Amino acid sequence: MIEKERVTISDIARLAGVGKSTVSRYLNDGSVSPKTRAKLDAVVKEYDYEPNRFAQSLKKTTSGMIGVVVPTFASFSLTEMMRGMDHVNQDDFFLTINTYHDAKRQVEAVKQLAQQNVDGIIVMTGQVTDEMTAALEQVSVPVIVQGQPSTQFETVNVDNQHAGELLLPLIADGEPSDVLLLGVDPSVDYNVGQVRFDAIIKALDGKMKRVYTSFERNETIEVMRDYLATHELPKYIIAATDIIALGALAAVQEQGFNVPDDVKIVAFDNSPAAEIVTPALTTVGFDYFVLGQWLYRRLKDLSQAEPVLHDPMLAGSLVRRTSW
Amino acid sequence: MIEKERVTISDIARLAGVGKSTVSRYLNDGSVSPKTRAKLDAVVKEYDYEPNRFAQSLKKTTSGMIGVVVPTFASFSLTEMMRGMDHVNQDDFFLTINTYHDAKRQVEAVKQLAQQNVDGIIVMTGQVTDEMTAALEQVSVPVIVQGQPSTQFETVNVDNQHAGELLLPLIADGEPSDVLLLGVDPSVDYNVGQVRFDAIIKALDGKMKRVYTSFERNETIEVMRDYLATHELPKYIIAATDIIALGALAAVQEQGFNVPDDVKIVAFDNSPAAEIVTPALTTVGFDYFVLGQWLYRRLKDLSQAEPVLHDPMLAGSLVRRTSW
DNA sequence: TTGTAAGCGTTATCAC
DNA sequence: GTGATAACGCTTACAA
Repeated sequence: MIEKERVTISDIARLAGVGKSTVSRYLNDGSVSPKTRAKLDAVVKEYDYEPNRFAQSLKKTTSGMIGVVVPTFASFSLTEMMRGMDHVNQDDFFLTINTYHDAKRQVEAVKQLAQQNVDGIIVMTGQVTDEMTAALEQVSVPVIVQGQPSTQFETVNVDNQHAGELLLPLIADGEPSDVLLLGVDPSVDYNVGQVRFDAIIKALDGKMKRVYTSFERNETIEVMRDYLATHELPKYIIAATDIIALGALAAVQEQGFNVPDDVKIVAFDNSPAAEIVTPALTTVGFDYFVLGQWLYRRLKDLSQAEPVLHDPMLAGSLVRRTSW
Repeated sequence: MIEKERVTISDIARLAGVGKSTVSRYLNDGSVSPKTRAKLDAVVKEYDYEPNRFAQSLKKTTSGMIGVVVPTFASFSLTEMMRGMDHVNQDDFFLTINTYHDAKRQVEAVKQLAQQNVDGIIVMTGQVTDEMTAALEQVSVPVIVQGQPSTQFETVNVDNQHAGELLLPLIADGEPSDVLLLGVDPSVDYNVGQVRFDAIIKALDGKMKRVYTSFERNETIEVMRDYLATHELPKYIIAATDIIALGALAAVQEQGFNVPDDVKIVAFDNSPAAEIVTPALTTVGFDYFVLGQWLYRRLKDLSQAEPVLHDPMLAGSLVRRTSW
């Protein structure tokens, strides 16, 4: 860590024997004579000049930073979306805030990002509370919400409705009462807790069983233990996420049941975990890498151009393995 | 998204009928009379004033941002460390750059962060290349390296040497030739690829088998397939990470072998994946959440105070499950 | 093409 | 305790 005092645009100007604005032009538009350009090339290289971002941003009122609010880092869909965003990123920095699934921290995050003068905000969330809506309305830069439908804000989502329809053939022969829907409270995550099941609920005329748990595997194990202690083993378990399915799997296996012979399990997400358990999970996969690319591109679009017609939805597909 | 033109410190001053510097003092030190304070309280609240960070940073030459260079987001240790950092974070923002295990991007990331005027940089890496060293030397803010030993830079690490010693009792009775070390090339990650095995190699006098793979489960499956096609099944497999162990597990199971009866497997990290596979993995766990806290605290220390004596190391512990 | 000068929104100095 | 005034490093009219 070497102390090197910063060389400024004035220094460069003086050293090159030109004016500040010439240096500025040299760095930006580029309307300079070949002669001065050459001189500046040399000086800038020699002194390893880097413009001060704060000064630049103070003038330009744009920061080159995009705020990202995420509910957790420990999630396949999240890391894939971020990878997608990185993949198409031009030269923005991502200022990411992890809210740990906390609605209050989520609101705080938006306010903090706004104060940091980010050029746009991407919010990944299961829940857009009223406070959140209020906070997002205050923001003066483009905002995209991922994870929930919204009429107020731009959204980019996977098509959860369609994903649920993909499972219809699987339960075509079964009795509604054979089916257990294992998900989260819709008020916590409407897309995951409700929309993924909509088609199934409609097909079964609401006559299936339904249990709520959290996104955690361990908690789901508890929930399923309790359920199995007081109910018959269902023939089919449809879990809202792979992780939830993992909990159900562990719970039924510890009771000595066989999957898929005694009970079949299907889930959503197609995360790596689905492949490593025994039996491997049949699950509806989404290309979150592509979704991440959409997110970034959409945000950049909003920063510049005309409003777009409607919010894009990414279709998933059923990946058949051995759990169903 | 409502357009609200920013209200500046001058606006507040004018509206409150005081000078700019009084407002500034009000916002910072606080040496103002009760009367003006009350007036400013009101005005600031009414107009919802927020200071412009760019202007502040331009003056103060500090940004409130900490740069974090990570090799991937899709890793338990990484997400836990970030959680630890968040947990003790005072009010810094993390500007995180994912390098996707690419040494070149890693160097780029450091340079970019330096240009962003971050107040410090935390580098998580398996590999400190010469270019990386050069880049880090250019940086004028505190730097901490996590993941590799270093004599030049401050480090905060788990104690990989000690972690390897923890496995010595497991192989005390075995023949050296029964043991397969399954890891990564030390030049790719010295700590994970070499130091974790040091104690074992010494104890076995270098007479065990050793195979290199990558950090990927799928690639490890391939590597192990090839290995098993040309070698006898080892009695013991010691994998450098849980994910690598997962690959080995899948490869031996697809050959019909039983774990732990035919071959025992142990690994390092104690990630959630270790719990969900069958059989569950015996593995050396580290408290990466605590390590993350250390990282942040250490960086803040370096920003202010005296140099510290030596770089801290966090001990791991053996978590026994059924794979060994 | 070039340079001068006036800001951008803060903080810091220093008389009052 | 207060308020001009001068920076901080850059961009951008505007004149030359």
